[in-house]
Amino acid sequence: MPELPEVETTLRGIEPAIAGQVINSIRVHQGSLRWPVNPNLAQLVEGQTVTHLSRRAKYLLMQLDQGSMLVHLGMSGSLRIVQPNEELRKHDHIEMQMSNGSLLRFHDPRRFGCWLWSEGPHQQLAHLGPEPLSDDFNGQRLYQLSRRRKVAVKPFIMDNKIVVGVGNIYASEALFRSGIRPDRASGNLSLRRYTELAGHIKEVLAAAIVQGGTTLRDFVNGNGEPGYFQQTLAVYGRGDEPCIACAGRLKEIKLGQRSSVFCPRCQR
DNA sequence: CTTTCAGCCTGACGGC
DNA sequence: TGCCGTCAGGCTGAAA
Repeated sequence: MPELPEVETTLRGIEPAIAGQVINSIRVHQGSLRWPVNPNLAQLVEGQTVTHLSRRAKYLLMQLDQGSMLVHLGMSGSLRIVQPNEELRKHDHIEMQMSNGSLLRFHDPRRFGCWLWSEGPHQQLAHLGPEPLSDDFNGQRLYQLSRRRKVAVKPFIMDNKIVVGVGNIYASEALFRSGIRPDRASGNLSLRRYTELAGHIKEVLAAAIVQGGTTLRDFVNGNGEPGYFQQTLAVYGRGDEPCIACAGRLKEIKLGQRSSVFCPRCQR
């Protein structure tokens, strides 16, 4: 499942083949994604140059001469540069042929992703909180925005208005590293603890981005899902297993419809 | 305003 | 072996 580090890795991976190139053609095989793909996408963007690629939250933004395309990988999406003769796989929904011969394919079995075109700003980006790795995101912000709120701390840090790009995996891991129970009321945590938490969120995301290169290589080699996190995850997906710190049994609960694993002894 | 929750979708997995 | 039910998960928009 693509989290922010995978999106960042994807961006770095496809950028050399895409940036500065003219879009020769776009073919949409399945336009029924999270939001319908614009039926006129091809005629709207063909002939335009991709001037710049960037990331905002878990969105990938391709800047063109007259607008931009916003891509989200959802739960199961991927973007990769393929050989021109490579066979179309099931769930390859969109392909984009560039003037340098590069072929980009968007693959997404669950179709939670999107590929949107807009001449102006994208609605999806309008009300997003700061990037987790920027200085605008810190313990101070978490502390101030949480006062008098009773939502649990885990859904709080996964709220895109508070900070973007913190998915279930990294929220769980950062809370473990910070020794904070995921079901603690966000409004009761001290500035000191939020400073700790913000630091750990940055830490786990930055570490995953560094390892993202491994993810991409594995992916290109056709090995499927990345292996890096299974070795580094302390709590995510480990309900009922022993805590790596105290050997106590990890507990799994639901918070905001998402499974949340934590150590009742290490996290308070 | 805050909070909760259904729904989108397919593949993986467990039980029988 | 295969069928069926359940689950996973980001994000939005509606309901409470």
